This record gives sequence, structure tokens and C-alpha cells, in this order.
Amino acid sequence: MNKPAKGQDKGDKPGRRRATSYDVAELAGVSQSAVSRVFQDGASASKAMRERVMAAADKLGYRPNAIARGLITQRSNMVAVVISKLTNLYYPEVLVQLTQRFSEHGVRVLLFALERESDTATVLEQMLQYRVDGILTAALFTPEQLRTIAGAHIPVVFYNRSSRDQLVSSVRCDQEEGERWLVDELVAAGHRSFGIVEGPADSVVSIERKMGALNELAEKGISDVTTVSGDFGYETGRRCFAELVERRGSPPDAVIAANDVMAIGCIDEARQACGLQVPGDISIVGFDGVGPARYAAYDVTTVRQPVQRMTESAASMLLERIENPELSPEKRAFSGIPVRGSSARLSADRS
Amino acid sequence: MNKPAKGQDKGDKPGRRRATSYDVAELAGVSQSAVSRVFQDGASASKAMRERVMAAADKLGYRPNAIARGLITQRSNMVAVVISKLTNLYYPEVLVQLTQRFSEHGVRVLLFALERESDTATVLEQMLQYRVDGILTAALFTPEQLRTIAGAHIPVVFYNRSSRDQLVSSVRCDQEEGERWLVDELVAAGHRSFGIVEGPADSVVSIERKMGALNELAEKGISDVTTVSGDFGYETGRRCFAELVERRGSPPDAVIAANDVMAIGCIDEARQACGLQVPGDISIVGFDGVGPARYAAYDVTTVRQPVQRMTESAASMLLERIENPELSPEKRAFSGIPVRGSSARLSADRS
DNA sequence: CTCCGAATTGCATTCGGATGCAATACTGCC
DNA sequence: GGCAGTATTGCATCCGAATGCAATTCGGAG
Repeated sequence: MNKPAKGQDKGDKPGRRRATSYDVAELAGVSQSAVSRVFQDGASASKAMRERVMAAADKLGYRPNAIARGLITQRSNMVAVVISKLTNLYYPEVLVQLTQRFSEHGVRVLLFALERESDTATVLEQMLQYRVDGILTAALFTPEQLRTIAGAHIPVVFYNRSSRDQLVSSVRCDQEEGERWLVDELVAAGHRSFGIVEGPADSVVSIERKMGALNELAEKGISDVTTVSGDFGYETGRRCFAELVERRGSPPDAVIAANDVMAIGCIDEARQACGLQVPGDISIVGFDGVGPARYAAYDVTTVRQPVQRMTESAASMLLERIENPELSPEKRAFSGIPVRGSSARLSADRS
Repeated sequence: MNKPAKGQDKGDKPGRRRATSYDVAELAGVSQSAVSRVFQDGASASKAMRERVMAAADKLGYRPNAIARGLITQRSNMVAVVISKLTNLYYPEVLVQLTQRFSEHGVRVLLFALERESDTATVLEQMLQYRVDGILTAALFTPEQLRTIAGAHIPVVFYNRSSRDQLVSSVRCDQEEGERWLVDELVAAGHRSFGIVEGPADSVVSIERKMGALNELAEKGISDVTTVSGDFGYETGRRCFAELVERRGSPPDAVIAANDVMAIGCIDEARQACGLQVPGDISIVGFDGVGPARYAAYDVTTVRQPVQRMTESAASMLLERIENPELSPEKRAFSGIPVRGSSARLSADRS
């Protein structure tokens, strides 16, 4: 027992099972309840008790079983975070930040990654089985699924997906507003013909961005607009630009891409295949403000999402609703941060 | 209590609690054991039984409680996935793929994101409390922590972190081999003076890459090598290149960066600040094979990690060890895939 | 030294599903 | 129709911690 055979049992009982609160109780000569109380926050326990129990506990390498605790307290202290395919370079950052926020509040993250944004059914089943305390999702659920979730009294917060019609909480970046800024700048710079490269058809974000741009263009009285659609990826961005040129016969004055990655694809295609100067011959703008958008070769003019504030907001909204289930749904929209890169010739100044 | 106030209970009992197997049993007029069996795979239950139970189950919206199940079966069906700060663009892909692999096998992912790679202590505590069935980590643990994990009989697989000395399983990309290829190509192309831009000092991957490059350079009899260190980020890449030039007085023939993102930083700095042609005046190579490395403006010569195969391998290694705890540790190293971009002038052909 | 209220501690029960064992219901076969 | 053999089903118990309630201890005041 105390002869280090291979050096890998320093404090562990040679026995199989992990130590339980009963084991600790026995060793410390107290009741199981006492052990349980020592490992809680607001529980009453004398200093002496605390010490005896702690001593026994770490002699046995005891750790409270979160599973058992979850069963009795009806709180798993886990939230589900749902992401769909991250073709969008921008999610990883979000994911890490969210995880850290939750972690700070003693909440664990159960991660679900969807192949397609429509694979929500099985994922929902899993979340429910694991009795997550809340759901933070970057994928949409059907109204029926939402009803199921509501029936289980699980708070949900949508991330950059607002079901306009549904009564749910959400945190999002105001896509329309951002697009309006982009359009205004481009128009002010004298551009009159536009190309719009939209993202995947099933992406709400993409649709919002497209509509935002189209509406603002219409408002500015600009009708020379060609739209092509892609999937948020680089290669597609290139193909979209080529298609744009082909369909129009010549490049437009400016291209508004659904995100930065596609904008970069457009820039490359414009330069390589069409021999255009960007900026100069054409202005190309994106959305998101991801890392590569800042690379010198592109320096994309874009609208950066305030990721930090958004994740903080999302996490706290969810946590609040876990604590207080009666809170009514709330939608928060954050303004994106305009980034004047060099991929577009913008008006000098007029914030 | 049973007058649908707002119309949001369509099949749900108006009561508070979620349905349990007892509720289902009662409604179906059978025993709780029967319900339990119907919801298992290899359990024996007659067709009639199955139907009655299922009918009752979905009338009540019953879902087995994974927490309770985990308590009795001693299997949480959750694995912990630990990632550290993802300044590396390459992780997100890994994360999603891993999650999907596990998901296919009915295993959930509990995500832990470290601020610094050294914050493993609290994270470890959490993992143990949640009784995860296995750990897949991209961060290192101390020998003592590993002993604790081993004591709890939890299998661990390291991802791109091999503790050479420790007896643990790991999946990695052979960094040295990749660097050797890069060096060979550069030398064959006639380059004789080198700059090495390494990553963060606490990154095993970075160290392996640097050593791989240095060893091969030494073997080739090349001694004109300057090393500067950064942190895997773009901005740092730029600063590193500047520092390199400053320290040497002039740019080297070639730069070997610790990863693609830094290589891109170097390329931008070389072009913008030094007015160099890349390739032409200087060759710059990276590692990883991330998306931006393929962007036309950079087209980085690099070694691509076979992410798909690596994640599959890692997931199955871990799952196997969960099923069969007696399996001995295993280290798998995958060869990277050489990618001849245009950021370096390489020899024509000699695979 | 005694008594009262507050703080500790222990007892017993609970959470929801899994499973060994015994009882019962079928199946096929002679 | 009867019987052995197998497939179903139910009973009782268990997993590990939390907690209401009662018993006990402790502290301080009079």
C-alpha cells in the first residue's frame, strides 16, 4: 500500500471504485450528509468538521460526482451550445469565448456540431436527454422543436439567428444596419453599379445581409444590381465573382460580399482572372471582421461584429434565464463596427 | 392547471415535472423495468410491449434521463475535449470534426477551452467531477495530473502533443518530417541563408517544428540561420520578419515560419515594408495548410496536416480505450501533406 | 449553574433509470 | 395435450449526493 510499486499509486486506494461521499464519511467518522455539506457553498458545517472531512477527502482523492448531484438537484449545470458547419471562420472565436464565459459561472458546455443546419432533430433529442439547463444556438429550430423545448422549460438564446416571428431570446449583430453603412459609403464614393454575392440560401444571416444591402441600394435609387449566390467559402467567392462578371458582361463598380472570406475570394478573382486593381478599378467589401480580412494583401472594408460583447451578452442572458425562468424573452442587437480597409475607395471622412 | 392558458401545452402534461419512466409505466400499465428495457438496445421486450410503451412515452413526451442513466451505469457517455487558445486557425476544424465523430458513436462532447495552456488544474477538476469517460486534449497536463487521471482510470488521448516521456496515447502530425521536407526543398532550390520564426515558447508543436528545421538545416551543412520567436499570430509574424531583417541586416534567402498564419504575416511584411518579391527575392514557408494559406495572394508553401484522418484516428483511439480500458497506450504519427504553393521557389520536381 | 436559542449533525428519503433474479408466458415438438 | 426450453416481465435494489426534519451540541446570558 505504501511501497510505490510502479510509482502510480500515491494516494489512490488500490481498490477499483472511485471514492464516494460515504467512503469519505466513514474515514472521517461522520455522516454522509456532513460530507455533502462540506462540499457545498451555503451549507452549515463547523470548522472542525470541515477539516476532518477535507483531510479524509483528499486522502481518498474524493471528488463529488456531478452526475449524482445533477440527478438530485435537477440541475445539470450544463448548457448546450449548438453550432453549424463553421465554414465561417468567425465561429471558433465565438465558441471559445462562450465556453470561457460559462465556465466562469460554473457552467459546463456540451457541444453539438451540425453537419447541415437542418440536422437539429437528433441534436435536440440529445440535449433533452442530458437535461441541459439552457441552450445557446447558432442554428435554427423549427417551431415545433421550439415548442418542445419550451415544454421542457429550457431557456434558449439564439446567436445571430432571430426568428422574427418566434417569441425567443436572441443576441445578434445588426446585419441590415451594417450593410446600410457599407452601401452608403460605396455610393458616396461614386459607385453606381453593384454586385451582391450572397451566402447559402438557408442562412438567415446571409439573407438579412442581402436584404439590407438591396433595400439601401433601392433607397439610394440604384437599380444596377446583380446578385449571385454562394456558400460563405473562399473558392465559391472566386466563382461568384467570375459569374458576376460573366452575367453582367463587365465588372460592377463595387461588390458586396456576404462575408469577408467571400470578399477575399472576389478580390483574388478580380485581380488574378480579370486583372483588376482592388481598390481602384473596383471596390469590394465584406462582413464579419475576421482575421484574414486584416491581412495586408486584402485589407477588406467590412463591418466587424463585436464578438466579445455579443458572447458576453449571450452568455449572461442565458444564465439569467436559467436562474429565473420567468424572465421574458429579449432580443439584443449590436451594431457592427465599421472598418475602412483599402479594398474599397471610400469617401474621405463622414462618420 | 389544465386549462390551456396560452396554448403552449399540446401534448405535455400540464404538470410541472418532466415525465419519468414511472409515469410512462403507469400510463402503459406495465412496470418501470419494462419501460427501461424498451429504451435500451439489447434488452428483451415483446413487440406488443414495445408498442404500448412507445405510445405512452410519446403521449407524455418522455425522454430517458441521461443523467440518471449515467449514475447507474457508471458511464456518462461524455468525453472531455480540451483546447487551448485557438490563435491557431486550424483548431476549429479539428473541433467540429471530432465532435461529429464522437456524436456518431453516441458520445457527447464536454468542451473545455483554456485561456492559457497552463490552466489545466481547474479544468481537470471539472472533468473528473463530471465523470467523463475519456479525455481528448490539445493541451498538456503535468505528470501529477496525468497520475490523477490514470488513478481514475480515464483514458486520455493527446492531440498533437506528445509527451515523449509519458506513457500515454497520442495522435499527431509528424512535425519534424514535415520540416525536413520544407528544408530539403528550400535547400534544393538553392537557398543558403535562413530565418526561422518560431511560435510561443510553451508550445510543444512549435518546438518540434523548430527543432525539425534546425536539425535538417544542420544536416545539410547550413549554418546561416537566424531564429526569432512569436506566438502563432499574424501581427507577430510581421513583427518577427522585421526583427529578422533587422538582426541580420538583410533578409535571408528563405524564412521558415512556425505556422501558416505567421508565414502570411512574414509575406506581407516582406512585400510591404521591405519591398521584396515573394516568391522571387525570398521564399517563405509555413505549416498546417489552413484555409488562408491557399488564398491567391499568398499561396503558401506548407505542409498540410491530414486533419480528417487525424481526428478520426484520435476519436477511435479514445473510443476503443473507453470500451477496453486495458489497451496499452499507442502513439500514432501522421505524415503531413506537402503543398507546393508559390510563396517559395522550389525545385521543379522530386517527390 | 441553568436555561434558551442558534448552529451542527445525523437520519431517512429522494432523484430516475438499470439490472440480477425469480416468476410467468410463450414456443415448438413429440 | 403435455413438457422442456426460451423469451418476457416484474420485483427489489442500487448508483451517489442533497436535503427536510429531528436530535444534539454549543454558546452566552442571567
